[in-house]
Amino acid sequence: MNNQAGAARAYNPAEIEGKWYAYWESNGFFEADSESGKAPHVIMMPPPNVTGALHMGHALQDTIQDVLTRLRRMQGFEALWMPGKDHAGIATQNVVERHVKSTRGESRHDLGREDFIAEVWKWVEEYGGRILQQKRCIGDSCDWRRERFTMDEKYVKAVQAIFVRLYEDGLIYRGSYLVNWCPVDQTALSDEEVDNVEQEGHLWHVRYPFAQDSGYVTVSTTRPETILGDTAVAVHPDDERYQHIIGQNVVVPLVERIVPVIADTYVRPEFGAGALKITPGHDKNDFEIGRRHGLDMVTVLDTNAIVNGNGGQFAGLDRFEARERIVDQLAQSDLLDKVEPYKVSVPVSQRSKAVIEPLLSRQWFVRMKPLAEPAIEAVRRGDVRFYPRRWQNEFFRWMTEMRDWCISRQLWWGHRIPVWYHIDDEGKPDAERDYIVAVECPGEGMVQDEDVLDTWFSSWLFPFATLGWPGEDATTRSDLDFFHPTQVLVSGYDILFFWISRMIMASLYVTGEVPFRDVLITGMVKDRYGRWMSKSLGNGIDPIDMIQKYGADAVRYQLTVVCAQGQDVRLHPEGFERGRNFCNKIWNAFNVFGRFLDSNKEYPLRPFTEGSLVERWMVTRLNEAIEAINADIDRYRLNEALTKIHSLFWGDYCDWYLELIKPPHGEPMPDATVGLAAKLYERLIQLLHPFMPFITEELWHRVKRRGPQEACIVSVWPQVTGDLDDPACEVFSRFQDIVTSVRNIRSRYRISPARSVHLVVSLAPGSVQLESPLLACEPYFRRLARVAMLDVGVQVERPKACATSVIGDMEVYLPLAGLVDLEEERRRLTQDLDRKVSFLKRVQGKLTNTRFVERAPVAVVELERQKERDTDSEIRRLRASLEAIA
RNA sequence: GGGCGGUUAGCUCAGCAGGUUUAGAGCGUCUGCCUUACAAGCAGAAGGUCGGGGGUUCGAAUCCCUCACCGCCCACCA
Repeated sequence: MNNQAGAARAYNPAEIEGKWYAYWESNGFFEADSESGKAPHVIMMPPPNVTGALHMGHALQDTIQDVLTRLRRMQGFEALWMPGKDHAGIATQNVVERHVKSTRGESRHDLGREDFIAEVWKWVEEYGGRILQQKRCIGDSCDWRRERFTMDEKYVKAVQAIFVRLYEDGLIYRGSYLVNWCPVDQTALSDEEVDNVEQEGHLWHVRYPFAQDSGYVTVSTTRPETILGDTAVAVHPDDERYQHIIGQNVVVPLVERIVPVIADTYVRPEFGAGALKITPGHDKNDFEIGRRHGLDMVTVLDTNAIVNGNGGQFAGLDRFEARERIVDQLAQSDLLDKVEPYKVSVPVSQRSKAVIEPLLSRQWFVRMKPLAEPAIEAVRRGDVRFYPRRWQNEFFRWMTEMRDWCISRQLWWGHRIPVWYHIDDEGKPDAERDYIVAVECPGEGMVQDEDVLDTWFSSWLFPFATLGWPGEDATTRSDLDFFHPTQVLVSGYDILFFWISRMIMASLYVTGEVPFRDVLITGMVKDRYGRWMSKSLGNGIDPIDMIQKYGADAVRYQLTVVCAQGQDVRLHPEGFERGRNFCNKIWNAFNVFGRFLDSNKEYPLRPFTEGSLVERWMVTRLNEAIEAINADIDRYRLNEALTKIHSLFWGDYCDWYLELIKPPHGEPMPDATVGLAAKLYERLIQLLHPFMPFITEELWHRVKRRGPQEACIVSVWPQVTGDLDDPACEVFSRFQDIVTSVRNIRSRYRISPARSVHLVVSLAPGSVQLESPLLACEPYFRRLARVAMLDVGVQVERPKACATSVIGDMEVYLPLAGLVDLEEERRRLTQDLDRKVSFLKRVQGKLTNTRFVERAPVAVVELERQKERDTDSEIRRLRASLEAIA
């Protein structure tokens, strides 16, 4: 049946997408030039991990960034969308490590550092470009010439330069602190890389015997294995129960260490027995207390979280095994008072999911306060604006609470720390002697720090490092001057703290400017039940699959339309049908006038006022829409803008305009009609282009033969070109109301679309001026409602046996001898009447309220008065019609 | 323990700088159509006291308070 014919005519994205992407790229349309003389519009792409594959989150954020980039390009800006890849330290190291293990059964230690890094580079070169290749499928219009990698040569220089500068400014220091140690990845982590997970655990109450006297004090702990490292017991200084034991010594069970009882206000007397064991080597609070009281710091776990020599009989046991054994022994020795079930918050590595061990370790830190303060100020001044606004508060909260940033990582893959140590007798770096902070090796007998930097320590430079900073030549300098600060950053809230905040700090520190004016925070992609998409759940939707199935434009359409202000978005595969259907509509609409179109010919346009009613109406609709769409875009309401274009295209252009300009069977379409149809279609195509670039570029060239310089992608964004209150619109909107009402009646009485009807429109005396324009609509009525005979007049007498409908100050009569069901008519009219009467009551309620009339703006009151008059008139007409039936 | 978001039609969600909204869209449902651009379509219809309660206001889905669920983020309490 039609399916087959329909399928042949259906839009097939696969046929054209590749072609146009190559066309754009080869013509250099994505390239941005700092010398163009235009105003810049720059977006920095959040650089995806080199190891990554494209997921829906990227697809969503890229679509938004591309829409903004294409739009600004069309609006005459020098639009730069700066692409890049992130070396992603731990993630990449892990991936390559697994790869090496599985392909040749070797660990990275088998290879050694140098060879392993060579492997990583090989891997990056082979697979690293994949994600950016996938991004091309979505249509990303990035300036690929500028593509950067956070480990490329220039970038390395930038990272080293800022390290040295921060160090010289006293903002980077080396220190021994308890850091978040991941025993699986064998590295320190920043606080942001650690999640706290609530788990069912236990609270063990343990007796610590006094060293001199008999008796004991009971302490409570959730981590009995840390007993091995206890160096004090603390009580609250005001706790009367314990005044007498402060200063006494107790014996730490199992290790028999004699430790003092100290007083510290940190202890909460009401918790457990009110006494706290102190393990400065394995607990951040205890560490602080230890420092206050000058306590010994005993480390009992090694970097694998295995009990070390300080653990006596437990040495060699894993921390959790040790815990069990220790509890057993305590119980046997009658030192275990009791055990309670207890909810504990366990720190876990975001990446490896391993339980983090606070471990005393020498690391490099960035002093955050001096960097945070200018950033907070900048946001407070409004130099950076968050959309939606609420994220600003999240930003402030984090910036004020933030602690110093541990930036050294015990990994192989990453930026080496530019610090140099003297070599000791064994040829190893001597961390105890003076070190030198420098980009180049400062001289003989010096060796570079083994550690690398946190990945984010390079990403936070992205906005200026990719534009040429530190800049050794004139070209790069002018790029930085011209393109920085950028206009808008589009990202999810998941990296607000990791990246967005830090970029603001870095740019202000280095350039004195904010990195971007606006921050558009998108929601996160979820599955149809609102769950995160994850590999383990297997609920992810592959954007590439969706693009192959529905087309890139369809995917972009759906992602844009579904993405409201910062709200998480739920996706399911069938949802993309909506975009596909729209593409198909756009595709087929072209044929209506395209059949008559000669794409080599110029079609001169008639002056606006000489156009037909529907043409004037459509032009005005377009102008109204452009205005509204621009307003939406300026507020980053892309979903609303696209919905408006959708409804303009489908609801107005296709359903009314095209339907009315279609010539009867076999007849040609006049040139003037073709010309305007094509012109309007072009405007719609342009409005759609930022959102759906492929199909629009294809059709743009079908409408008219054009050279590359006239491509849709570089065409000028549509302007409002006329008056927004054309009188034709009033007539046309009446016409639409009447048509709808006739169709309604036809449907109610099951009148076949093939059957013609006689239509009578009765106008109120006040609307005489509509009489002849509506009569002139006869061909329109014939086409859209199969009206064979039309009567329009003022207060026309109601024909016998007709269906009736009241719209405003008009009555619509459809004489239908033998078909009209009087009961049905009565029911309909009564229902209408009831509705109007209750509405009128509401309106009159307002108008009789003197406070409303006094206080509401005049325009609002006048509007209500108008409603009252209209409704009152409708009610009278409905009553009259009901009487006529009775 | 703090902070934030959500609760609107059967489903997924818009709308929330109070008044042209007598609350919209897509999907789904129902009715009728293969009307030569499109059945991935056309026409029509049904369906919501905008989570509960209170308040501010001439006027509240929209602002304030409160309660109830659902979700997220942050936090050093053994």
